[in-house]
Amino acid sequence: MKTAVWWIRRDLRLTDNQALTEALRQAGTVIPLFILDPKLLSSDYVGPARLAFLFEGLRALDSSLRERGSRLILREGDPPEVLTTLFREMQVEGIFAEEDYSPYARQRDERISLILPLQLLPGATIFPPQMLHKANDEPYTVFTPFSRMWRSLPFSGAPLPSPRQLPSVPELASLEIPTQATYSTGHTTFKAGEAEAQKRISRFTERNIFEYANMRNRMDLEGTSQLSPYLRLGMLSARQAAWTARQAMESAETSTAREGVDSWLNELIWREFYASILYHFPFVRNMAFKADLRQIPWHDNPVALAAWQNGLTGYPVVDAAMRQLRTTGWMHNRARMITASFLTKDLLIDWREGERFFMQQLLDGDPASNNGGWQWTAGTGTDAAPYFRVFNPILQGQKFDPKGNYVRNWVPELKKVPIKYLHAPWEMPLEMQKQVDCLVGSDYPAPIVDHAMARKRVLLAYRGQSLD
DNA sequence: TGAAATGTTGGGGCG
DNA sequence: ACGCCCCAACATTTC
Repeated sequence: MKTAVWWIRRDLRLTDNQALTEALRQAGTVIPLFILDPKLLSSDYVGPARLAFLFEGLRALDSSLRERGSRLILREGDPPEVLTTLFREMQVEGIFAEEDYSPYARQRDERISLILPLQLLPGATIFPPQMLHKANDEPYTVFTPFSRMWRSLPFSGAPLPSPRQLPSVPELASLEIPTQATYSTGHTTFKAGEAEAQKRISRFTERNIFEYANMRNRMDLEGTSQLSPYLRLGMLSARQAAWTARQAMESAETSTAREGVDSWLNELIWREFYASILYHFPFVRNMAFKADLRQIPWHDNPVALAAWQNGLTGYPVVDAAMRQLRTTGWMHNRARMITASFLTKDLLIDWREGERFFMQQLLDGDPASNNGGWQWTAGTGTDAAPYFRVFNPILQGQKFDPKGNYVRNWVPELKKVPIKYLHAPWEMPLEMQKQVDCLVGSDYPAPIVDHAMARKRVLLAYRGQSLD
């Protein structure tokens, strides 16, 4: 094959890229192409933060390509049309791309396969979702057996190295990579690109991975890898992540260390589990997986929804988390569960509202994982938390932000509130509220809902009853 | 990857 | 010394 296209979608990396490798193996000239798809860019499930992260990632990728003698071609339009045009412009014989398992991508790729030679390669997950099924050929719907099967499969091996040289790209029109007002505010900055991803995974596996089992739930510490944005756009391959975990496992000396590595690997498996769920049950995008939980009487409450989105619910942990999300494009996993529980169970607002908002805000917003997480918390999902599992935002704060550093960092109004009252500031005596410059109701909101009442209300609602 | 309600146990205070 | 009560601490059940 003389000329091929490496169609980049969510694999913005040169390291361990099976699509790129295959293109290089089969063709002498490889054109790295990214298509700005207006349908995706203007989707209700995309926001400026992730777009900025994508554009920054494309810039990083372009400069890596240029260092190796290649360059990125950027075009805009409906992918089949863009590709057809390119095929008219020059003699292209094949398209190589990493398979994307989301419903929109599958439909798009099927259409293209009918008219153009598109070859899809694995990489978005370690094991393609078609590969993992029960003995009776049905897909798994429970995590534990899925993970057992996943772990029993032979691992495909070490990540592929990044190519040192790439063939030059012929004269072709290309758009400028858009610039976009970014999400960054100087707090946590997620620098886009695979170099940063590599840096982060090395740093994480030096130490924190071995303490991950204990640290991962602490919102006030940097105990997690914070690699999700990089996995989302493929600036890091899932295979390299799992491979690194495996290497770390070999060097782990204590059982605590091994547990740490293992629980991190488990999170990667959750990611693959939800990819598989969305692949086999695409209807979960629109409705509850569990048929008996499709009739919950959700409240239409724009005021409460806005308070939740803006971090003004009066529950410090919830507000800290939502502000972290809006400021950095990322939220701690424990905080995701707490805020999701609060929206669905305390406010009785449809999980789909939260799902959409998270997709708009998160750098790592992924249709499969995000949907899986929301349905898990709402109790409507495949292997979900039972409906009666309602998080108490005060207790969660006390357990997972015991010193209050997380709350104080994101909710400065509460800076001077002593830890005893930090997670329930409305219980402060008025004298103290004055002393610490935090009048509940003016400096910081009073709780928009009473948790004890809300808990009773949601239990009844899920059982098809009503409080009144 | 919950939390509240309810049940059980056992030490200590007290008459 | 003994029984009774209280209640913290822990365990179990329930949602």
